[in-house]
Amino acid sequence: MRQVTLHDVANAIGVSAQTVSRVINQRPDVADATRVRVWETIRQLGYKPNIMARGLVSRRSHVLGVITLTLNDYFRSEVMTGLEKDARARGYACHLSFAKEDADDLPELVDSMLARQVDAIALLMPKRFVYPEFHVDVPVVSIAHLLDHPRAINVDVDNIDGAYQAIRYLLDQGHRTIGHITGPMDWAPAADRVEGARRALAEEQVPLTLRNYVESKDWTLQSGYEAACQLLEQLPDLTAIFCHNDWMALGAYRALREMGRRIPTDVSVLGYDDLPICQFMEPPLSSVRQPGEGLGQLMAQLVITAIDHAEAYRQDMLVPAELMVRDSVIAPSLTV
Amino acid sequence: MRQVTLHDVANAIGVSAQTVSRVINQRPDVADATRVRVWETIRQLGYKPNIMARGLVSRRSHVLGVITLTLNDYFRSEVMTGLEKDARARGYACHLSFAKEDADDLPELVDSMLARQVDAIALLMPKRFVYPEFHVDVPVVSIAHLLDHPRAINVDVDNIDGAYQAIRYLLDQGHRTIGHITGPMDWAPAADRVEGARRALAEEQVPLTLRNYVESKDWTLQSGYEAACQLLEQLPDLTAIFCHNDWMALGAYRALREMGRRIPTDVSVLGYDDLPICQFMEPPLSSVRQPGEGLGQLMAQLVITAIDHAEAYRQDMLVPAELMVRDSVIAPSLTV
DNA sequence: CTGATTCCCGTTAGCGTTCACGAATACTGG
DNA sequence: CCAGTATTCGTGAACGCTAACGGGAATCAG
Repeated sequence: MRQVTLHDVANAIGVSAQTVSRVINQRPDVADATRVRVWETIRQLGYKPNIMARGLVSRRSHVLGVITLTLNDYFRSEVMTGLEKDARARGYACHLSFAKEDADDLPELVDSMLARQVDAIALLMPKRFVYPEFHVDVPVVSIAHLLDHPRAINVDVDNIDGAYQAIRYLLDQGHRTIGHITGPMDWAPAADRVEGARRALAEEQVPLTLRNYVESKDWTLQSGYEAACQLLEQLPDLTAIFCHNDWMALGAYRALREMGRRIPTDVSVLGYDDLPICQFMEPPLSSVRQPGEGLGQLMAQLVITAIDHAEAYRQDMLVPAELMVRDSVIAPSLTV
Repeated sequence: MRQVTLHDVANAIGVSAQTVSRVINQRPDVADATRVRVWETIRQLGYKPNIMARGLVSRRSHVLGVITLTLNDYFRSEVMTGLEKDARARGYACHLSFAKEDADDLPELVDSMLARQVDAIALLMPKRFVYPEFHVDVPVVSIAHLLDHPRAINVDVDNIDGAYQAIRYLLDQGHRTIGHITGPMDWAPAADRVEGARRALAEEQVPLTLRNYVESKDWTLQSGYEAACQLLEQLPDLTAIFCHNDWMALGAYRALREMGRRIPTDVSVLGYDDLPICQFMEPPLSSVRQPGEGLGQLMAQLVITAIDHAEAYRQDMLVPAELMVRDSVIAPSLTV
């Protein structure tokens, strides 16, 4: 059961392989009559071009290497979806590899991808990991920053703007005493979100002290709960809490309930990530949505374009976040 | 910046390309002295074998095609992780493609993978989707059943056994009036879990009526909540609820709390999937764990083995689920 | 010392495709 | 009717690698 080759098609209608190749690649210099006959037999014989052979000569594998730490999180999984769909639409397939948790196998992953002749690489790694100096001559797209690589493209969701929108919304509702539950500050998104919040608050000259912040030790529900408890202690008169992700907001919900504070009547809560669970929370959680699929599509688009427009297609891009308003935020009651 | 080839290495030390090839492929018929010199220069020149060229002649791409609907669910994302890691350990890379929601582009996805010369295909699709008759001569591994393909391998977590374990546990704790919140019954896992539960109950001759069951319309928290409300109405004296997934268990928690029933004092709850959130629930939810990574590894192992042991390596396998005991189940109080 | 065996290694060809070149035919214009 | 231009197609060669074969040197047996 050998696979059908170009020559098989060619022989079947007494024409050269080159002609068949031309037909497939939509070259103009083929007579219409021939073109039709070729397509006909291609269909009949069920011919499929051998991508490896094609890649060997064209030096293009039409494969995109994707490296991630995990897909077990909503955002990255959405990014991956957008990335793959857009890449496929452009004729590219995705090689997926998972890095180890400490990401120290990243260099060998990249190496193995290069040996497989990937045309480009997409990195879905948290910024915390120090990237090796890639000695690669393929374009690389990465979420959240990358070093000095001349063909690196950096994209991200605009965390500063996302947090700015969130706080701006709270301010517009009339909140002035706002508690912040931040992610671990060695994560870039956490730092950016703090900065975005600061800018919004500065606009209204709202004073800002350390008492307004609690840094969680990880991004989990539990650490959100603990942070919220601490926050309620150090800033008891707060009217709103901004959480750096939805899991921690869930933890804050729990803490507030335990303290007998009603949401949103007594305290408004705002989350980040817009997980599916938001709409099932009580009350449904308002949250900042990160357009994961859109970001993935952008990554694919940029990096695939960079393949052919070789040198120095360097480009950094931010996509905006979007505030999803539900029922967890209202104007603060005057009695507080 | 042409890539370093076999010939470059060969020329560098005045030996033939074939010899270098032999060294790389660990053939025995090379003098030790030569072998050392070759490795030396390979390292110096940074030579990496070109997988496409190699694949062209060996007719092996060492690529595994993976098709899924989404990775945005805990189980599948775990499976994918195990699959990829095991595949990579065996020298295989993974091509990932997402099918459309109705999966009607599955045939073209498969076609495009075959054109890319994948050596095998792994399907992570829900059983509900009718698979096309694959006319492929590569082995296919699929979660939950596949047609008559002679080289198909079917694997799954043993849902019958998982549910059996769950109910057996409830029975052992003394529960006799158990409510079931099932997934939509056109999903195979839901049907299997019902069957597993039936078997356990039959062992104790516990009578079983339609009143014990509520079928949710989807697998979400909300539908779990609604199902729980209905269940409490039609089976008010229940002492335990078995939910076909953890999200629905979360919904059940909410319903129970609203009804003023304490967990687990008044009603015990048992979930399925063992999501990370289980341990953060109040009380932490006991749940049936599906070994996703293990299943993924098994898939990779089976299907890659099938590549070389060509025809009729047909094999169907179930991996056992595991009950994770936390605090949401206790013996029923005697007063009920 | 001769023939057989073993150990190394090079040569040739081919995997399925595309590129660069050029040749044959048909179509122009004068 | 002929040179000149399109149009259409075929012929090597090459991409980087491995399979198959064969040949020379070294080793061994008799």
